[in-house]
Amino acid sequence: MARAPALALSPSDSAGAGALPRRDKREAILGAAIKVFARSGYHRARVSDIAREAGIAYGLVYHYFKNKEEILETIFAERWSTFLAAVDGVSHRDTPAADKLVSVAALILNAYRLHPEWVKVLVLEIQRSSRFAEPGQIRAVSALMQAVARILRAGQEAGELRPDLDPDVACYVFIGALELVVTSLVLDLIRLDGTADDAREYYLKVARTVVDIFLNGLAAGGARS
Amino acid sequence: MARAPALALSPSDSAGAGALPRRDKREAILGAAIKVFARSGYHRARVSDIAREAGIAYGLVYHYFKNKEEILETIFAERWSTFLAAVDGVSHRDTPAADKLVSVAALILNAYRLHPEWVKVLVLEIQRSSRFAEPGQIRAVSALMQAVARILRAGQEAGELRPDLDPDVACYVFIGALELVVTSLVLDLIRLDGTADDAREYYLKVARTVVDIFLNGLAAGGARS
Amino acid sequence: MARAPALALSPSDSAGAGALPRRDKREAILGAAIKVFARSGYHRARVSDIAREAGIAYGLVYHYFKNKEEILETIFAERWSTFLAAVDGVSHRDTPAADKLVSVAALILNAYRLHPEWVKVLVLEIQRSSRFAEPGQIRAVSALMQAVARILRAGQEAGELRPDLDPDVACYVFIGALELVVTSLVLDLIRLDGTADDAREYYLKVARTVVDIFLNGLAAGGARS
Amino acid sequence: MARAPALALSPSDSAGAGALPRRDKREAILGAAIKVFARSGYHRARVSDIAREAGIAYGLVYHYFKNKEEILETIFAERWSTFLAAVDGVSHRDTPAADKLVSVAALILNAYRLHPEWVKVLVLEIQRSSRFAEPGQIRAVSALMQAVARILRAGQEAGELRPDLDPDVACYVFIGALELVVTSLVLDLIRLDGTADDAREYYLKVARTVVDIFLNGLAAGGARS
DNA sequence: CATGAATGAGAATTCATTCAT
DNA sequence: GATGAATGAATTCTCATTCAT
Repeated sequence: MARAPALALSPSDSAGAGALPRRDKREAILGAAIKVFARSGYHRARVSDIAREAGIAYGLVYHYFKNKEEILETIFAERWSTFLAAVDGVSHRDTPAADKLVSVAALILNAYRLHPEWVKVLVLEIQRSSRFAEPGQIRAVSALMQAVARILRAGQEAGELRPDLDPDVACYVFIGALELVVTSLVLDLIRLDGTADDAREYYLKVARTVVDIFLNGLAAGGARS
Repeated sequence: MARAPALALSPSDSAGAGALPRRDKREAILGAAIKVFARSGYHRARVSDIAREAGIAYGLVYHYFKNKEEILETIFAERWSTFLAAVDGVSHRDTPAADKLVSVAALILNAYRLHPEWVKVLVLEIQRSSRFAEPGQIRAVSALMQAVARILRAGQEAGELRPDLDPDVACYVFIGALELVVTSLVLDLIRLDGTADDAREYYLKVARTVVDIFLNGLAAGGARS
Repeated sequence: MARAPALALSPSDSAGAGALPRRDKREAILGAAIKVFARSGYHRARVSDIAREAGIAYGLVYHYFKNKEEILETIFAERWSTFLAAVDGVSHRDTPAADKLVSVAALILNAYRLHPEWVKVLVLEIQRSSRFAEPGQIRAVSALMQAVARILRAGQEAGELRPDLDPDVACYVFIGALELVVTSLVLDLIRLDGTADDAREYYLKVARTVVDIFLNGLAAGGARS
Repeated sequence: MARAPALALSPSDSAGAGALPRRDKREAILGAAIKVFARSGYHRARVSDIAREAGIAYGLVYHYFKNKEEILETIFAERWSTFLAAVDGVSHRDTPAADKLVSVAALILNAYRLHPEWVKVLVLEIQRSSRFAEPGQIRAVSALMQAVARILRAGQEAGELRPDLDPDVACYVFIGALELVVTSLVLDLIRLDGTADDAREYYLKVARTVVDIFLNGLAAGGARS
């Protein structure tokens, strides 16, 4: 269900030792940037910090990226599209809407579990980058919404979901709920009791809770799943 | 259905013409800062921008505020506490949980309708600022969560809400859903059909939709409110 | 004849001691820039050099000028227009063409005698600044040419000068001759014998020589002035 | 009337296609450098621009030249000496001074007609570069002046030219006049009437005009050649 | 209180030059 | 000879903050 591998940053997630084989140097910079952005925030992060983190020279960053902002944009473009592809894949499955929603929730939560720094940058920095207001970014975020909306619509058509609620609004409710949960995790606001000693189990549980609320509501008499 | 008055920024929301009566100049700075922060983001905003927007001299800002950051903190502290008081008031009412939740949702959405710039700063800058990780900020945000959690707990105790879901998680779902909806409004991602020509009506409808999903869920057979 | 005062840079030609009264600070920067540009050339000159030479803080330069290039442009615009006005004045006099040409030559040579650094910057830096190719600059240089051409045309109409030569070409010959002489002085290529112990006398003699050649030619049987 | 051949840049004036036969790669770099220097100016020109223009790899430039400056110096040294040899040849002819001067003027103007980029670099970059102040450069430029002065002196001795004017000053007048005409052509300030549809004719006419003024002067009653 | 000139640390960016392959 | 990745010193420009008036 959790398709996390699709998000794996593969090797060179951070500065590797020894000479890196060409193209990996670029990845090293991106990985280092994610780390530094996650640690200090985009604006406070210095290009020199990124270079040091990547174990390369100052100016080399500018061989691979036009400027600091392009690094952020690249992180967004490359990682987000990977993530989006995973969500999209889920949305096209032929399973009950409930299952698909749990998958999406797990995808989001697992992304955080496995790559918390990436999610932190995505959540805290990219969204409010000046570029976020740009068509490209908006479209990228919209794509996620539409994937979820597609799931909801299919569920409505299958008679699994209430037909009276606009999927284009409801998807925001679903993603918004997950997002704040993730943000809270990012910011350490939620630190649930350690009953779930296995992290994977724990995040899955959270995913199910969110979906449960989303599907069945909080009103008494609910919980009909 | 407590509303905007609680959030009223009083006069001098922006640069006023003519001499301002003492203390109002401080408000002018805050109002200008909100505008500028909303427009450019905290880091990109220059103190001189704020001064120009407020129609005052460069250095005067430093008579009223220690530094740029204190302006943001003040915005947060003063406006947020006002807002929080309103939510707190709702949470202590003696009405059904559903009503209280609608009120909170309306409070949030109306805050956006009436003071979009303030909400934008709150959503995009303050909440995600690095300072969010500071005890004070965390406590402040937690206070909102706790107010909502209190509503949920009361609803559970009154038998109105399912008792099997942790209010401390569910509150994130509720606020998160609202937050992304507001963010989408901020970023113009949602632009609902103009059937509701009255903005107040429109936002109330959105508030009800969110609460509806939150209470009754999306699963078919729901909508029992 | 020599109208040099029109080119006087007035006080604050260089860094003055003590606090400068507002507007003079700007002049101090321009004066310092001329010195530094003359000494090191535009590209080699650092903004910090200019600031130090002007006796002010680094960043203050950017209060008065957008960037380094604007300093050069300002030097050109302000000083050149002053110079141009002087030449223009000469061109409108009601005297024989020969006298006017001597005046112009003296104007150019005296500008160098009195403000060698300014002339050096004009000659060595501005002319090949990227902006030189811009309409404004071209027009500015053209204005000088036209002023000289006007003198020549008037001389032709008065029967003082040969009518068969295009003034619009001849003016380049006249100015070009003077320019290389000045350049040679700038670069110390010409270091005439010290027979003329008075510099003013000396430059006047050079001016007369150039005009003599220009009017009477080098061919034997000439020198009919 | 010695002309362009003396200045011919031989083959490989620019980037050639395919592999260049050894030594020609050096020429390719020089040719490319001339183009780039003419386009952007020495300081703004990047070594990478030159390499790209020459169609070779970045670092290869450093196999052929110690550094960027050496490229400029080489351009100057090689091309200028070629040019100087041509002028020198003219100066040693046994013809009337007037003819020799026309030849020199034609040499200069034709150099521009056939190799405008080279002349542009010479006029705008080298001659006014700080290196111009170096002994080597000064001697090189002086050599041109001396060649012209030699022509003038010979003319005086032959009774063709006025004996009362110092050849060492007059030569600056002659070259200066030509230089500004060329500069004006470089900068498109002069765009003579298209009556002379043949460029060669046109430039020859300009050369004759300059020499005419130089020899016979502008004063009425002149034009006795 | 007001003003805005002055300061200077800080960060981004450029690009000539080197060097391993 | 080629290549172009790697280096890092040098410089410009920004802008929060201070301070004299």
